Amino acid sequence: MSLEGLEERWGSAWHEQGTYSFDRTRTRDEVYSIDTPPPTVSGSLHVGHVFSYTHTDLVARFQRMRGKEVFYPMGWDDNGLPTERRVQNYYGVRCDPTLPYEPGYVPPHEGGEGKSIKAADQVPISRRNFVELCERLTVEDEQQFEALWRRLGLSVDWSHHYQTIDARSRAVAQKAFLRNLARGEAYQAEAPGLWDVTFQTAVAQAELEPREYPGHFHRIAFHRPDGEAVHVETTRPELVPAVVALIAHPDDERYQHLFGTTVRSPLFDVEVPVLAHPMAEPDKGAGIAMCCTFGDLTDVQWWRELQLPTRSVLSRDGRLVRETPEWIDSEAGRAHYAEMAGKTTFSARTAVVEALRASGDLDGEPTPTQRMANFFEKGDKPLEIVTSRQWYVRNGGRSEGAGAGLREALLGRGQELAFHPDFMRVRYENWVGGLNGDWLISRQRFFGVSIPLWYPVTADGEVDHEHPILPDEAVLPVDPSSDVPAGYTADQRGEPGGFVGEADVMDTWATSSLSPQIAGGWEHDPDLFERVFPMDLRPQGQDIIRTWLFSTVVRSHLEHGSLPWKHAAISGWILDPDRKKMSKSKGNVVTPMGLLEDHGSDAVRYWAASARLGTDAAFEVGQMKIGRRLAIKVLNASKFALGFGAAEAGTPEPSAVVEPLDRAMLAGLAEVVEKATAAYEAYDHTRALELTETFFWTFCDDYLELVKDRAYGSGDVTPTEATSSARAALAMALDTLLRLLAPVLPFATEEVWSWWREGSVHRAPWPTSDLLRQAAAGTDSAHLEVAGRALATLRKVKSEAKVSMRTPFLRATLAVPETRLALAEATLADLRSAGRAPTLTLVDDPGLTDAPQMQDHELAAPEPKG
RNA sequence: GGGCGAUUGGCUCAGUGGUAGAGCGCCUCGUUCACACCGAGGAGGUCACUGGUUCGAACCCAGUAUCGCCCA
Repeated sequence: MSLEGLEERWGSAWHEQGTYSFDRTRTRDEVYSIDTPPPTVSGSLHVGHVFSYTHTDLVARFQRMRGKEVFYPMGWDDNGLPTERRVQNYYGVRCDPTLPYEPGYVPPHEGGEGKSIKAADQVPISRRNFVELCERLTVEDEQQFEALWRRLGLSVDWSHHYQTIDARSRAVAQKAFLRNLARGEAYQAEAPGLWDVTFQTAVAQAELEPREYPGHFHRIAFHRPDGEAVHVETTRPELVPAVVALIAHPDDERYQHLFGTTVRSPLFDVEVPVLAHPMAEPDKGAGIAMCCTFGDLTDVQWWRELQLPTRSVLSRDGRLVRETPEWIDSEAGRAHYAEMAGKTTFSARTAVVEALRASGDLDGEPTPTQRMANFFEKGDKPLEIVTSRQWYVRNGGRSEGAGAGLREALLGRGQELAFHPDFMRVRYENWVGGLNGDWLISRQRFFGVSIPLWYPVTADGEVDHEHPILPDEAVLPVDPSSDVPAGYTADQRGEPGGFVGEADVMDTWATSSLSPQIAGGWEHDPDLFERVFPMDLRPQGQDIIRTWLFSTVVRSHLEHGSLPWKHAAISGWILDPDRKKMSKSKGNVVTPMGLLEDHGSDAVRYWAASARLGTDAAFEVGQMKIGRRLAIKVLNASKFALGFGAAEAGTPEPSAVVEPLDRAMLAGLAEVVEKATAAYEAYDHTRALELTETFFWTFCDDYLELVKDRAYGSGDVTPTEATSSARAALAMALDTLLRLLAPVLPFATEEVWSWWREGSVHRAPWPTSDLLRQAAAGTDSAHLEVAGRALATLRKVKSEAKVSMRTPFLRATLAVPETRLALAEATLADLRSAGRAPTLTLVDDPGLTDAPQMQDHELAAPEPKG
């Protein structure tokens, strides 16, 4: 028997027969709904996908067999920066929103990947053309993912799928935003925020990544009115023109006499106060810090808490503003600023350091240091902080207005949610507890969901941001850059008395945080929505608890006043053999389709199923080989068992099982069924698999060997009661084992099921222990274990004698522990035939505690080799 | 700096108070009888460390070390 071709055969059979299609006539209590993670289609496929999506499929298949109607849709996350970058490289274009749309546009390249097309060589195209190319490319990416998922055997209903950029998703995201706005949960603010100068976009707290960044400490002199120097150490001397205060720790002895006085900045000669604040770190640098607009997030905190002035010198392109700021009023100061105006921070730093050196305000030479800087997770330059008008959604990070009590409420939702494993809840709690601002959702990108509003332009041509023009929910989705708000005409765009569209799009999380609403048909298909929402399960990786999980909880809490789901199943990382997280940059990524082809889908699923939720797992080909062996064993053992005529007996009749060994085996299986069911219900698929697998190997190695002669019977005469017993027990056991293994090995179990059963094993009911217990009739499952050990002892004798297992014993006396003798005696006939020991006798030995021992034996002469 | 998780045979991992387990790998042997993508047998561990609780600790408690991650 072979596993070859099972994936193709059953994959298409399930597709044609609609095995996994969702019956939407079922009511909420009959449904198990899953908020499947929409993969980022432009990202690469990797084994981590296969790993975690298998975990979800195990749950889906178990619940389906338990009788639930499983709502298991798939989405694609195509919205956002990764797609934009891929389109730029693939087609050799970049977006310039000022250009007009060009119908029938043909991009300069097709299929180019990465380095071949430099940024400077990318052709600028209109936003609409750019978005069209994004859509074209993601279709291709989706096909690759779908092919992988089908090959892996995910029991997804492919008729329910969505893209986070499709019209329905856009409408949902915009509608949810407008509802947030109406309730005061969304607001715009002119505020300092993190800004990526490379991508020219604002970045939210959740997208930050602190990294080490090399720099230099510069020891710089400020001057007291009497001329005394006060030295600070800074890694960002180019921000000296933006200084608003010097700040030291309130308990710092060295600076007590300075608090409340002022100093003047070097070069620019601006007067600033010396203030005390506990965030100043006495043992860092000189212990007194230069607070600027804004060098880092601490500056922002000082600015807010100490009500400092705003003196911004950085513009959004990462250069110093070209006009000399008005707070620099000395002639020399203005001349110094002119030297750095318009330069990048890097060049401006060089200029300032030169000037400081010349003026004597640089004490010593800059010393190298490593500092922690905030980066956009996808960027490679430290983030700057710039002040701009952006939209926010309340998430408990600030407590005023509609944010009052929100943090506590969201922490409460975390308590309400069943995390698997439970300890993952602390990730959520740490994050919610540590938020220090609301959720910034504005992004200055192109391929995203538009923020759905316009602003009036006053008669004198000023944009009035305070009174946005909102669309009616019925017309969503809208694109404010091309659609015209009600009551206006297209030619009023940008004109006095007219309107302008909001140019920004929403953060991708602002859409994907609504995946339960999008997949469930919120407000679009209310009949479906009430059957699936709130959902049962959110499966996802531990790395996006702070982003995806949290933001989904926020949106559901605000819109529905409930959790979006009852359970969150958190998968761990895949580690390479050196215990490092697998990543593309390390070159240790294996293509998942190749894995499935090399080892078979059941084998790869087995590997994934062997890892518990929340636990990092090693990428281990060995584990896949074990899975493959198990799948093949299922085929072969089934063929063997069915070959005795087990299938011809029709529905197995529990009363036909009369032999102690058969009853004992079924008693053991009943226990496995009960424990495995409980394990699956507790989201512990690993335990369920381990129990089932262990039993299955005992079934093959011991039970099948012990029972095979009896099951064969004596040819064509009517089977004896003992033979019927064996056949009935085999049929019951096989039927049960196939169903227990079906979630992990969907292909091999379905293949065997098709040999002798109607329909799909994946729609068969999950086994219960009732009939098994009835057949076991209270028999002790230890009969099988005792007989197995006795058989092992007979095998050991042959193994040590280096003879074939088929070599008969001329005589044999086996000593078994006294307490086990009765159990063993009951299976003596089976032992005699399996051990080829027709005259085997059993004696008790009070000295033995565990393993039986051969007391006396004689083996037949080995057959001559020929 | 705070927190979470991990530490068990060469490897990957089970095992939440009662005489250390599995699979892989290794060694020995066998096999046209369901399975060579095989079967049988065997060797191999003072459960990271130090204390404590207990009749009894891999397991509970306190602390230490190392690794990974989250937050600051």
